[in-house]
Amino acid sequence: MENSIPKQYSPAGTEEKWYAKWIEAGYFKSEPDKRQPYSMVIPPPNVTGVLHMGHMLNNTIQDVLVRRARMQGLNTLWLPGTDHASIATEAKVVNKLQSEGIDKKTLSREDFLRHAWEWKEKHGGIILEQLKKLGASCDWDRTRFTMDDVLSDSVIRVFIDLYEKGLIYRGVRMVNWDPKALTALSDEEVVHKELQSKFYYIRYFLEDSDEYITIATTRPETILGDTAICIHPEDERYKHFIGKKALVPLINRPVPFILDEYVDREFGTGALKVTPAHDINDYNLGLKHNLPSIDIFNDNGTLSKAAELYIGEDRFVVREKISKELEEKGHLIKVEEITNSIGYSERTDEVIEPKLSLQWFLRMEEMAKPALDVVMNDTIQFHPPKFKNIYKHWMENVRDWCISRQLWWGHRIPAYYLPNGQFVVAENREAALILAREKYDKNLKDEDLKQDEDVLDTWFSSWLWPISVFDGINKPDNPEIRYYYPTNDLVTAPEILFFWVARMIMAGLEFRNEVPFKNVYLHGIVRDKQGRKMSKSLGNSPDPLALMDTYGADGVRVGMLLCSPAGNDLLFDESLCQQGRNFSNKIWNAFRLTQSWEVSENITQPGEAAVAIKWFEANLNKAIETLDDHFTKFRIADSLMTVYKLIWDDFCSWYLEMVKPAYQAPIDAATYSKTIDFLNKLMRLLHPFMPFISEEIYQHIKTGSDSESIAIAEMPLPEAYDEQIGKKFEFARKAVNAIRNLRQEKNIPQKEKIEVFIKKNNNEAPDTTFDGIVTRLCGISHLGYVESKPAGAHTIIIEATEFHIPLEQHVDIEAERKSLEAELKYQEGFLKATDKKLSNERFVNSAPENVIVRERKKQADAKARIKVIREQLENL
RNA sequence: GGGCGCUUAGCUCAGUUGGUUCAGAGCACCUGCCUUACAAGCAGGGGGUCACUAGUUCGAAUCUAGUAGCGCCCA
Repeated sequence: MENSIPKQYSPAGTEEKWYAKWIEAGYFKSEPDKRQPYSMVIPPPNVTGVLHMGHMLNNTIQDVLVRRARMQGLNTLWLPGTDHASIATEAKVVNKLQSEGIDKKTLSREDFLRHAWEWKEKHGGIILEQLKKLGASCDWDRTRFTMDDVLSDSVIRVFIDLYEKGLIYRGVRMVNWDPKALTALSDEEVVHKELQSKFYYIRYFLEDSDEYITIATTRPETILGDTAICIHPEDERYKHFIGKKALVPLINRPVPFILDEYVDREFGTGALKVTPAHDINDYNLGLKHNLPSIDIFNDNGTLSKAAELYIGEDRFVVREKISKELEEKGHLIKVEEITNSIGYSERTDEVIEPKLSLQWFLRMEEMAKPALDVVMNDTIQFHPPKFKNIYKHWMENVRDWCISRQLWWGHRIPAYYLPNGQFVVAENREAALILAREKYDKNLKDEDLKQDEDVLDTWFSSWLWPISVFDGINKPDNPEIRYYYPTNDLVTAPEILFFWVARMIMAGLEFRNEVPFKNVYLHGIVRDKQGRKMSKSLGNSPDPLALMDTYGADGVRVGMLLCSPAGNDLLFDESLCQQGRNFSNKIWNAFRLTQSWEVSENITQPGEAAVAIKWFEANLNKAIETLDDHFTKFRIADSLMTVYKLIWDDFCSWYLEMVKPAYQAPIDAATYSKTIDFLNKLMRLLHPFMPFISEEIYQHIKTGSDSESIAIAEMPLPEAYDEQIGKKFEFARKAVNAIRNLRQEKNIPQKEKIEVFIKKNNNEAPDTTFDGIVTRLCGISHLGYVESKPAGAHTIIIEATEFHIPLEQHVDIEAERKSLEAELKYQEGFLKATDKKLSNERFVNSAPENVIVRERKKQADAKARIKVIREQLENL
């Protein structure tokens, strides 16, 4: 081999080189123009985040979609960015300060935010740099951050708008309180875990009596906040307590008995202690029965003055202490083991404390309805559609969204309080003052106003993402939002279907009167081989950057895509990346082969090459059709597999073997140019999946009429093709396989040529289209047609055609007979089944015509074949 | 406890409207090959009662009901 192309493909240098070129040439940039747009916004990763396998999957899929759209000639924009992630970022900054000996509490809000911004500028957005390694074709000039001015203004404007529409309100509600982060969390930020807990049976004496009632609880410390005992109205056991009062142990607070069907008589003792301040169900009971609510916890999870005992001690310490004290004082009857579900903070892993607090809420009901409709009527399509059900269930049971967070990092709530507690909502201090003067008191001064200390939930900015990145809130008529909105596709995980997707739909309808995207592709969670979620603590997540170093970005992309059927979790296995790398190498070597050929203008094209070209052309076009179909259905893994097989099996294993010239012989120019043309098309089909290697090869083989880069080359469209040739090839392929099989069975070396005599039966005329190719691929010295079997030949039967191959080895008549008899038996069974079907009147009457025709054909084929086998047996 | 979904080859999964010799793909596995593009490879091969039971139908992996196991969401 004279060429210097290395035997193994090395992605490292190639990938960096092409990515830099693409950026330099600006292929990923987009500006509105006359073309049809294709736009997509990235699900903004957390600004503090680093690339993990979930991002790899998510962004690979997006890049596939976007690159394909770009090659289809659409004006493509994939807009990248990050979100500010209030809780996570604030926690990181607090920890960092702590490690420097700085306590957040000693800092002013302004000082803290300065640190936070500093941190963000220094460490934020690493993940975007990492995405470049993956090949992500984002328009980086348009990178957005949820706390950019434009996006922040949008958030404030939207808050004011919704407040003025009466959709945002401030209220006391039971929220999920994170005592470590000292903030409220939304329901979605709470993770429930099934745990073994203790179930304490506690004796409550009745007021002025020796009688008592036993109540079971998992949280004995909360008895200090009890304000009632609830029993079932029909529970005979406790009827005589009605109207009396029980005494809360240790503090002897008298509490009434209330009657409610809410109580499960079978559970525990059938009597329930009611702590309205610390349990959502108790809270509802409290509202219904007008009970006082005693909040016994401080914000940090220690007991408050209201608890009367153990003031200032942590809730879990108190649990131990109080159970001991209850036991000592004769109140504890027994302790059982129980499995119950406990809520933990997603961010801090702290046990959530249900807590009454004053928060801001967004009313959901009105917005949920239209957002549900557009999904149910397929204005927005979910892929796979099974998520419609889940979405519906959620949207029909939606609860108001708690949008305030007791943090500093984020968008500060634009509410300004007057000294008397009244407040106004306005975009800034000046506007607030004007408003407050108008509304309440002409004499108010600036220093009388105090802005709300809290910030908004991060999702309250990301729900605007597809709009605010185009400044569509502040300037609803600007050309960008008009051009790019609604976006086309959204690629995300079902985990955030409600957090984010549903709310973006609501925001889109509310603020633009139009859905934010047309398709939502939901991919699974990346798990390890054993099905466990990948996590830092398990250490079961491979480092994506190391993976790309080992297998190439192309290899890893293939690895991710191969195991990613839509909507299912994927069990990631590094061997899939290896498969991807091997595929790169296969492609590389096919390319290498073509480059090793000497091209001659002076030889004519062999007949086999012409047939091979015609066949591959048909196959290629058929595959393009299949590919297009997979894409319209968002079957990304299937579409990749289609290209994979087209290249590896059809192009490499068959086509190249068909046209390959003999060793050191030149190839004719016509075949060569057609082969390069095929390779060019294959690379273009491959490019969305494997952008780097396809570009590398494309650059070597492109001709004058091709684009300067494959990234902007045209995606091949299906062309008309010969449908018959595929069928003819199928027969030839069977023959080649059978002959190769025979060679292997009989141990005939490759170099030894064989003769093949074909006998057609059933009045079929020979079709010689592929004879030359079969001759070539099977090492045949002579291939001819005969009327009768030559003596001492081995026989292969394909459909109703006999292939006779004379060999020096003796034909093992017994073995031959056995295999023929087995085949005969199978065919007869098969024939019997078709006979039975066709003689069944009900089948003939009710089955569609094409099925019956097919059945008749099967019957005829089986008959012909049986005849041939019988003759063979007689000859033996 | 309520709702949704899943169960097809050793593994991960396709299988669209019930109908091709319908039981498939990739990987893994087995056999033989360092054949001049590629051992990160080539040529072959084995492997499944489509979870189970009953039903609908001329015909069921596919539709219906029940059972078992698993998963997810909600409470």
